[in-house]
Amino acid sequence: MQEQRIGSIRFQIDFSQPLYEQILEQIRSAIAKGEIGLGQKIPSVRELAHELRINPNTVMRAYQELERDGLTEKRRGQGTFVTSSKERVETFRQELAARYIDAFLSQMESLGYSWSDVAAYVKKKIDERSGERG
Amino acid sequence: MQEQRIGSIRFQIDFSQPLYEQILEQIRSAIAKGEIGLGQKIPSVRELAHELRINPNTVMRAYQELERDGLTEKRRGQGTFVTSSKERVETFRQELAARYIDAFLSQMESLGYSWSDVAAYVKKKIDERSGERG
DNA sequence: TTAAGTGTATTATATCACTTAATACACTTA
DNA sequence: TAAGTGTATTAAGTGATATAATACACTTAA
Repeated sequence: MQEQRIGSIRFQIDFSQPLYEQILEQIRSAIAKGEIGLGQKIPSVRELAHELRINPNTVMRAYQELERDGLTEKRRGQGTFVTSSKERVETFRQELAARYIDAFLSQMESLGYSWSDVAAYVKKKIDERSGERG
Repeated sequence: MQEQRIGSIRFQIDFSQPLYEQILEQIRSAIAKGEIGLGQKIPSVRELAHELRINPNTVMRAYQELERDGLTEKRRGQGTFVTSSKERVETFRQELAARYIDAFLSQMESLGYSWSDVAAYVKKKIDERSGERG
């Protein structure tokens, strides 16, 4: 499927992963990047389900996970909003980043790469990407 | 489940991932690290299934993937052996490492980390791990 | 008061990936 | 010939994912 904007959030849905995980990750990303401001409203369960043409229960599952992570708060009858706590977002961002790095280093370790090799390789790849976009 | 050795390969199986993927990754790791030498025999489908107490079909699936990656070769009636091509193993190792790094950088990008932040963060984490084991 | 829009819960159904099970066949080696 | 290889087939069960159809409690604005 192609990219789609609902509110200020970009969605790119395919079949490589569970739908609820993709929704979760993409909203989470928008919050972490500040593309949705603190305290701002995100689409309602029904609206997002309608726009993405998927079942409301599937959206619900993603929204429950966001709330469990402390990234959103619900207000009955009003909707779902990004947390107002800048600290909470920043903490979550760092925790997730730490998990990503640990998993990555474990993968490289499983291939027998030394730490100096990993450091050099990452630096090289980052330089390649820097050429593309700042 | 706890660690288990079959032949020269360490297996650590749990329920967090499909069984065939875990077998695939762990044999692949042993090959990449050189813990199983080039041309060396790996356990037969039936033997490994028996030792791990899982179905032979599940082991088969992992073995077919190893062969598709060019890491192993089968000899009818004899068994399955690690490829004799050092170059093939090294190429695969680099390709997989590249995939790991690209996926990792995409994850960090989705959290809004700048490349300089990523480089610094990885270096810090590597230093922490270096303290543990060279 | 009413209607529309919120999040939430429930029950049922369908599909698919994964795994097991039981066999059978072709080949190699001792 | 017997035992050990990889391989293929058919059948069945389980769990995660997703859909469908409702219903309820709450909030807001008309």
